[in-house]
Amino acid sequence: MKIATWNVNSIRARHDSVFAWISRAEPDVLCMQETKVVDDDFPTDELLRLGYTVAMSGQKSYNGVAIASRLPMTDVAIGLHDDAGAGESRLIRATVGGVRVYSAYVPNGKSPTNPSFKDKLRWLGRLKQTLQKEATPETPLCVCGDYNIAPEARDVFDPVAMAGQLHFHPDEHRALADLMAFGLTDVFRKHHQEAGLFSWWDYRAGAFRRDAGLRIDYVLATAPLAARCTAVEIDVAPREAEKPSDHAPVIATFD
DNA sequence: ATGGTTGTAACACAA
Repeated sequence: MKIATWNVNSIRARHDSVFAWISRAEPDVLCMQETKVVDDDFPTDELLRLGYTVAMSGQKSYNGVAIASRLPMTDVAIGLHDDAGAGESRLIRATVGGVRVYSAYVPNGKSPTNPSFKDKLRWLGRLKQTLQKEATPETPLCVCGDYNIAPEARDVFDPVAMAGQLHFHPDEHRALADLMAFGLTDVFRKHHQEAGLFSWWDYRAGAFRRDAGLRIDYVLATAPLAARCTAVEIDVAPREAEKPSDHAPVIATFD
């Protein structure tokens, strides 16, 4: 089973790229973030025609997450456990082929000194609580998404310049480690050890051309699922295309 | 270079 995650940065602006990529990459499951449309504007029918079922949680203009799956999805749930249906659209999950799949869009945080930075840290703690309420470390489960955090020095283009900056701040690393202490591992690092493998490049200042990127999109899996992971790849091709998302898709393959 | 670019939206904000 191939499970992919991609921050598409507007499903409307990225419509053609996303459908071209799905047809080429043929993921069994695609978790999307930053769809930026209300549910009525999501291309549900078009995905159905390609053989995917769809679950989405959208909102106007910002955020928005979705899961498209070639296998039936059951037990779709939306939002953090304490959202009460009122939060931003940043989390959706469903069970697919016996695997609990999360599509998560972690708050950006704006800057370490901005109040929303602490919201980002708290959001990760609430995500852990949501996991604890519906799963155990023995549940075959993966949390796919845009974490807006580069975990380690090898995940950033310039660890010295990035030290203490947004996406690479000690507080973010602590919050991520605490989430992973639920019993999650970054399956990308089971298969790749080298530095300089990125999933996001800022639109500004020619970051992609300079390969000034970060690895902030990943798949965290519980042990029973991680043991079945045979490959993880970042597909840079869509980032090289015309009118790209600033993120590249990440594809994890499981036996 | 406390800049730069993109998407949504509306004359700014989020990323």
